[in-house]
Amino acid sequence: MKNIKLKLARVEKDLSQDELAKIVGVSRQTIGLIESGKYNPSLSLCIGICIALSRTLNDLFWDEEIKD
Amino acid sequence: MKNIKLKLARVEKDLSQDELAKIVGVSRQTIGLIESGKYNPSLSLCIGICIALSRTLNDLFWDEEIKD
DNA sequence: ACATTTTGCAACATATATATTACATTTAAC
DNA sequence: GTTAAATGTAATATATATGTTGCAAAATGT
Repeated sequence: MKNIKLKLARVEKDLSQDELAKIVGVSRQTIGLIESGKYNPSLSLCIGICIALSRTLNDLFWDEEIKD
Repeated sequence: MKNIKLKLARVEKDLSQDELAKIVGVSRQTIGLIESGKYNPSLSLCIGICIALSRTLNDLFWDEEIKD
């Protein structure tokens, strides 16, 4: 499933996928694939993205619907 | 760094590493290595662990100290 | 309309999470 | 103190996240 919360947080900060990727230290494709839900990123990468976007893990990667 | 919050949540539920691993669908070693901080787990595995232990990502994997 | 930036997508290479098996060590029960 | 369960650790194998390059498509600005 696409991660729309991540994309929203990114554009709210006025960052392109490439800019966010450089801040976090990964490739542009990796950011794109995470946003489109085709990658299962590592925890450390998720945390890096959260810090770059001033959000928490729950903000960007926790879906209340799924929590049983 | 060791993930002490994960270990605490697990023992609070009275689960061994092996039992949690079976619930989540990974090997016992994987749980042990995550607890001892030697693995960088995938997001989906983190979410599976959270659901199994009735916690959120922030509860188990977000360190307030690190958030800049 | 054109130019530029942004994003999507594909093929291949590499790094690393995870599985499996086995054994050692610690912990808990008796 | 012995036994069994729980955990640590190591070697090798596999799956997959991620990098790199390149090109196409879409979006944005002028």
